[in-house]
Amino acid sequence: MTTLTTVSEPAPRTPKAEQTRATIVAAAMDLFRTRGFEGATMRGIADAAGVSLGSAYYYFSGKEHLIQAFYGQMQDDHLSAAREVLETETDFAARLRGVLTVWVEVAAPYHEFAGTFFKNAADPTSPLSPFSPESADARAASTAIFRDVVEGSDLKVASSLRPRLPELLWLLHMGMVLFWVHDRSPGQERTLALVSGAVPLVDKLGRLSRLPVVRGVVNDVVALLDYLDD
Amino acid sequence: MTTLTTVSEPAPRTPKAEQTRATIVAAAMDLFRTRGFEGATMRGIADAAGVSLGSAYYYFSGKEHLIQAFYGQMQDDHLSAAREVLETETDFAARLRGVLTVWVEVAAPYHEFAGTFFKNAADPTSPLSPFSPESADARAASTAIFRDVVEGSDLKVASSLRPRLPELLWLLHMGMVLFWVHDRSPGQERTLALVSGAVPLVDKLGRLSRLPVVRGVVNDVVALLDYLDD
DNA sequence: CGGGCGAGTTGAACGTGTTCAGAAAGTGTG
DNA sequence: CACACTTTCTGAACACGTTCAACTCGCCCG
Repeated sequence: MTTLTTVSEPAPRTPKAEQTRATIVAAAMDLFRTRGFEGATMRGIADAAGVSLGSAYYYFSGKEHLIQAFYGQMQDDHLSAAREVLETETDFAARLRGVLTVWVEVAAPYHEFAGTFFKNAADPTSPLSPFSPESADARAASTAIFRDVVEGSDLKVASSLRPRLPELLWLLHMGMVLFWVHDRSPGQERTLALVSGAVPLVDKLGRLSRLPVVRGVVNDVVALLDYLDD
Repeated sequence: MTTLTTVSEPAPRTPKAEQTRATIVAAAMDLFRTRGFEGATMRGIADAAGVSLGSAYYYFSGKEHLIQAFYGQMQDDHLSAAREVLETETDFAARLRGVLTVWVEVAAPYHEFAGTFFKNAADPTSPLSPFSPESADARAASTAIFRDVVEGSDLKVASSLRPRLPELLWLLHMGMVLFWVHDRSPGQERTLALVSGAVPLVDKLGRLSRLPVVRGVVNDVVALLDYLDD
């Protein structure tokens, strides 16, 4: 499977160049992990990768672009881990819980410095924002996972809601990420508790959505989503 | 009424010092508005304020801390505008809608460059994050508004939910802000549409929360919130 | 052969946020 | 007034992200 790069760098021509890129990324990830995003300097990264400062900028147009390699890596890891879950589980709640839990596990090694990355989430001018056009591919790949979560399950929800569910679950995921970023508990257990608590709620809400009394509100929600999509 | 500073700078001793602080803030706001956060340099701000670079750092420990003045200003404006609404309206939906709409109006002049500010929202290491301990005061002041929205209204919700409602509405507010930051429509009309659409939904959901079928889920939500609060 | 071309590489240089040792101005105290 | 002490102020200096003109190297074409 090809890498889910969010914003594509100029495609490397030679294997040699590809190799150099990988070396720089590895050095960057290493320094990010040990020194944090701010603490890792471009000069340090270039040194660690055995290239000059200018070369680092030849391959990556800036420090932020090095993050995208990180994003892509994490997304790939999550996708393959999620697949394993989705191959074995059929119950909706178990599928959703599995996919979310697995994200927390995949992201765990980066928890300490992830905050400095996800800062960009709220910056509409940054191409790194998960809502930006440049992140459309990554977003699509992510919602595809949740589409799979829904479609491969036995979940019964109001018919109007069903097509919107993947997006909504992606949004839930984003909320979880925000919580996770601020979660200082050991092993991010509070985030795991949030998942354990929230998933059954979503499950119940899904079932409730078919009740006549509730269906009205649900349809309103869907209508609002439709409107906001243009 | 005293200013709702989020993180307090060392309290100024003399009126002269207070004056200098105000001059710097004014210069900063001006340059932020015209050149954006990144485009405005500390040297430029110091020059515009007629002080040296070092002096700017004497009064404000860094560029980010200048943002807090901005936050405080906006919060004050919102609070007084919200009060006007809350004095005239008694219907819950109208009160909520008014408070949220008024925020959009108050924030409108800063919309263009607000994104660079709200970046900090997702950064757990920044004291500027609305979830940080340093922002506790500002957060409390903000939730107080929503407490007022609830308490001054005729809203009937499940009893377990009621004490949690202000926090939840504050969270809704944060969500609206995130949407607003990414909203490029003229006059932020999409955000206003979101408010117009979401408020009746919240209203309906509140009423539904008293139904026996729904109350179970609502209690689960509240229990989860209780747990996450420690 | 050579000469041109483009990919890859380099470090000096620029503008930035921030720090800091010390100067200047103010404020009491004898 | 003289002296100490604190508050206020200053710009040079530092490390950083980023840019760029110049360089090297391998390769193809005439």
